[in-house]
Amino acid sequence: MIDIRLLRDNPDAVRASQQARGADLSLVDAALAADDRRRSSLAQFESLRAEQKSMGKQVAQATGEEKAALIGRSKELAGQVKEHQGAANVAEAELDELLYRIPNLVDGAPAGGEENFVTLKTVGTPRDFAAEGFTPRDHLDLGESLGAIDTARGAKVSGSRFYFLTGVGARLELAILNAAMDRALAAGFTPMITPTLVTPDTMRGTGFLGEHADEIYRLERDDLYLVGTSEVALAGYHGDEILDLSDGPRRYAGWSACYRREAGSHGKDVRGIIRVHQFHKVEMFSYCPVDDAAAEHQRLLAWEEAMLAAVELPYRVIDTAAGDLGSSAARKFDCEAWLPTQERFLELTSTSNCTTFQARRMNVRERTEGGTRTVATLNGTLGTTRWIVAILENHQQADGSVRVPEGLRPYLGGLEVLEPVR
RNA sequence: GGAGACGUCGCAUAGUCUGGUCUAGUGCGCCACCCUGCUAAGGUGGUAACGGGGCAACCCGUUCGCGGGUUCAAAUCCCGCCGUCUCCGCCA
Repeated sequence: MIDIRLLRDNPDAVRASQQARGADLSLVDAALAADDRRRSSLAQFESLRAEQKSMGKQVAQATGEEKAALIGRSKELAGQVKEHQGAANVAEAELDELLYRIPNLVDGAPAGGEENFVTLKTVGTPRDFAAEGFTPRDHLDLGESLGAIDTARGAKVSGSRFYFLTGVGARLELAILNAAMDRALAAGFTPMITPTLVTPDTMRGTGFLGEHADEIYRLERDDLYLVGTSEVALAGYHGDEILDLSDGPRRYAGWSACYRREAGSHGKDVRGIIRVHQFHKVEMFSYCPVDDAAAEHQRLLAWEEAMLAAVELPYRVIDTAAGDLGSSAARKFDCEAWLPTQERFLELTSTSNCTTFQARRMNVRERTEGGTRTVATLNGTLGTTRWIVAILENHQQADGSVRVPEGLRPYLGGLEVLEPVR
């Protein structure tokens, strides 16, 4: 949720942001009008209520006929109070509904849609397989011959876009996630294993029930949602709390299963485990003073890049365009690894600065000398199941084996090469 | 799944039976000042959040788990929900 005071004081900034995102401009004026209605109806209610309260005190002290007369007058007043209270509540609900639909203010992201991203840097060089004298195999091909990935049985058991990680595949995923957890711990993050089912309030508060509602699994019987990322639980973790951030940001590394319906992605990335309904992820999450948020964003990006370096992948960093940001994000950087068989980059990490947008909805504040203020929240990926795809493809060898990058060897019992089993 | 107890402004608790002076008391903690030649102890005052108004001092409103209801008036009475604890049942 954006700050209503910002909307009042500087509606043009909100308009400019809506413009950059290609979002609805009329929401701005609608919300301003609703705010006016809310304030005037609230003022009416409050003055009537003040009168009612003072009369209540007189009633309490009066006796006999005088009391009866006062009660008579109070009754009339009570009716009016109720009426205006109702009006104020309606006005407030209308404002909330409008504010909920306005996404976060864009901060520094390039204008335009998905294709208008800016490449900030490219790191490493993709291998030249032609020069090496063989044609690279894709991750599923490799995964099957290594006995690491079984999508056929995944589909048999659970349907399309499900898979089993088997043998060395399961070990490889654990290695990636454990390496991510260890690196986060070393950087001062608090490791967390989070709930993956959350209440509607939590899901709404984190901003995932807006335009992405179709992406989310819901358990109707229990009125719970399956999270698409531990960000949801971690953002809810300090909900309705006032934090002390004087010693710096609170950083959490969440480990969880993630569930995505992939409703709008029919026909996209159908082969292998690039785009699946369930995977695992280690996610960094930071509660941070708002003036430190941009710097914290850079720190999260740096931790992501260090993890990519540890698994020795060539990648680029992109600055996502405004129209491609989630509703909570003011700015987003993705790290995309090179995928040799598709000759394109594949998103492996994504870090968003949500400024105060998410924290305002979740009501997370910090104590400062001047009182309380809403904190900023940021998140970023440190490792996922999908990394297996890039690791297998980039480190494959002519004989069908896959070299284990040094950063993962300690997590695979020193294993240096994954050998085909068939 | 069943029964019971409980949920109060950082923490602990009073207040609920018997509705009104609750503008929510007290202790602890915290902050400021005073006193004390150091320390310990003591004294005085202050100390919830949110919203609206005001240059400001300040004023008004909301919030006693959440949502309804009764009433002129609800922390207090009634209903529903959520959570915690205890016991029972069931499952691992």
